[in-house]
This record gives sequence, structure tokens and C-alpha cells, in this order.
Amino acid sequence: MLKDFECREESYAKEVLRERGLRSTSQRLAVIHVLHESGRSLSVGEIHDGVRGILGGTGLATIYRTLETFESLGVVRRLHFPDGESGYAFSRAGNAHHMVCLACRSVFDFPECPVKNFDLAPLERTGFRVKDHFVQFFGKCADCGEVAS
Amino acid sequence: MLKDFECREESYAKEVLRERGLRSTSQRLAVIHVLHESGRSLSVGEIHDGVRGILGGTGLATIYRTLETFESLGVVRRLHFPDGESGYAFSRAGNAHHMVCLACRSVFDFPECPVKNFDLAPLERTGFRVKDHFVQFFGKCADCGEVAS
DNA sequence: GGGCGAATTGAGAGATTTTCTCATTTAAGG
DNA sequence: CCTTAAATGAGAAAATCTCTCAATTCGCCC
Repeated sequence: MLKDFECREESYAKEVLRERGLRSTSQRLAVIHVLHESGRSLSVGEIHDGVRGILGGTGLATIYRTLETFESLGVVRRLHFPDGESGYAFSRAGNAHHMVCLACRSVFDFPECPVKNFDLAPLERTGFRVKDHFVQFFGKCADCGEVAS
Repeated sequence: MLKDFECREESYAKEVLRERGLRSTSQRLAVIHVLHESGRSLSVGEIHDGVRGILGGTGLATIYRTLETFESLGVVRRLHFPDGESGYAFSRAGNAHHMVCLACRSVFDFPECPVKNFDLAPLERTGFRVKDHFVQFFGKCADCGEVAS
């Protein structure tokens, strides 16, 4: 059904789903397809529209459920913008952090982690135990940077 | 009206408001009071309840407007949790980053920035220009850490 | 390839969250 | 005080997210 669109990212998603005993439905693969193809951070509405463009009448609830599932699997990540909006982006395991263009919302992964070499000891002196962190860079991508400041 | 509650944080907020030509209303100061007093990240509803506890019938729209204003001033910061929830916390200028306890949502500021010494050059080789970043640590605070894992 | 059982979906109602409007109130400077 | 523009309150409206349950579909087994 979605064979024409099958790409590495979808295979990867399938793989992850299978490992967890979850089904590879056409809706789930379409979400991955839409996200990866855009290369951007997309809103729930944009993802819904994209999926409907491929499959026809897909329920909005399915989009929410799918994003939740994939986020818990680390295949999709939710990003937050300074203006309060949020969006979802495809994300390979290991690329936990992202740069997002404030103009076009393109997303670039990167494997290096700024926190890795950061000394947490002073922060933990209060008794706080750091278990996880969230890092996101904002800026302008090459295309958007040329146009205007 | 709010004189009994006046504290350093409210003076600071007043100061910032005055600098920008904005008014120090009792609602705005009450929001700061509630946020700072709790020491936690609070939802919009919690802030609304807290403010009404002090002032009486305060409109919800005012809470939203106030949070937006203060966030743009850097006095309040919006935090995002792994479960998709979000909340607002008081934040002095300069303390751009925060540790939040996943159990009680206490917030601890810290001035050191993990990104400061991070080499962005490899990331910018693509032409992307980093303009800002968002960093948030998750974990367990001293109190919550003792209770359970 | 067909059948079975459980996971997943669709549709729309319902709940929740956020925004908007405009008459009224209030802060702050003169 | 008085004036004036900024800010608020109330509630309607819009947007966003969740829920329910019958119908569908995937993955497995034969």
C-alpha cells in the first residue's frame, strides 16, 4: 500500500515497532514518511493533512496516538518553539538533540551532546540527581539565512 | 494591596516592568508571587487558582497575557515535561537554564551553561547559524530522591 | 491462501485549553 | 486629583486534545 514510498526511515521504524511487538500499520508508516520527507518540524495538523494525502480519511486520534507511540520509542521527537508552538520531527536513535530553523522549521540532528562534557557535580551538590536533559538549538538554516537576517 | 507579600522577586519584576514602560498591576505581581513562593513549575490552572486565592476573581485571560508578557521579559520561563505537560516558573535574568524534579516539579536555576563551552563549529558547517538554545535538566530533587528510586 | 485473536483505527462526541472582544477598571504622570 | 492609555474581566468562540466503542487490519498459525 505504501510500498512506493518505502525508504530507510520507514524500514527503521518498522524494525523498532517489531522489536516492541507493535504493528506496522499503514498509518504509522505514513506518519514517518510525512515527517521524514518534509525534513521539518510539523504540527499535528500538518502531519494529519500529509497522512490523509497518502491514505485518505485518517482519524486525527490516530495521529495523536501514533506520535505518542513513536515518541516513546525515540523515533519521533517533540520540539518546542519560543513562540509557544510545538511540532514533531523524525529522529534517529542517538541523535537526541536538534537544531531547528526559526524561519522554515527545518530540523537538523546532531550526535554530539553539549551536556556530555558538562560538569554536573556543582548542580548535584544540592542533592538533585540529573537523569535526563533536553537540548534544542534555534537559529537560521543556510537557505533562510541568505534571505534576511 | 499586595504589600504584605512584597518580596525581592516582586521588586525585581516591578523593576523590569518599569524599564519597559509596562504597568505593575496587582495581577502581575500576584503571578510572580505565586510562582516564586511555590518554587515549582506550575500549570496555568495552578497559577490561576493561586492568584485568585490572593486577589479574588481574576480572569483566566489575564493569566495567559501575564505569562506571555513575563516570558518575553525573561522573568518567567516556560518548561516542558517528558509527559507532554508544560508549566511556568519564575526565573531571574541570567539563569536561563533549569533543573526540574520529575516528581514534585521543583525548579532549580543555575547560571552555568553547558552550551557555553560547546563547540558549535561542526554544527555550523552546514551553514546553520545558531542564535539561541534551550536546555532543561530532569531528575529527582533531594527530597523526592530519598523516598523512592 | 485462509482464518483467528488481539492490536489498531475511525468517527464524532466530549473535554480541555487557549484566544478574542469590548466594556469597564486602574496605574502612573502631570 | 485628573487624564489617558494600558490592562483587566467575563464569557463566547476557537483550537486542541482525548475518549469510546464498533469495525478493521495486522501478524501468526495452519
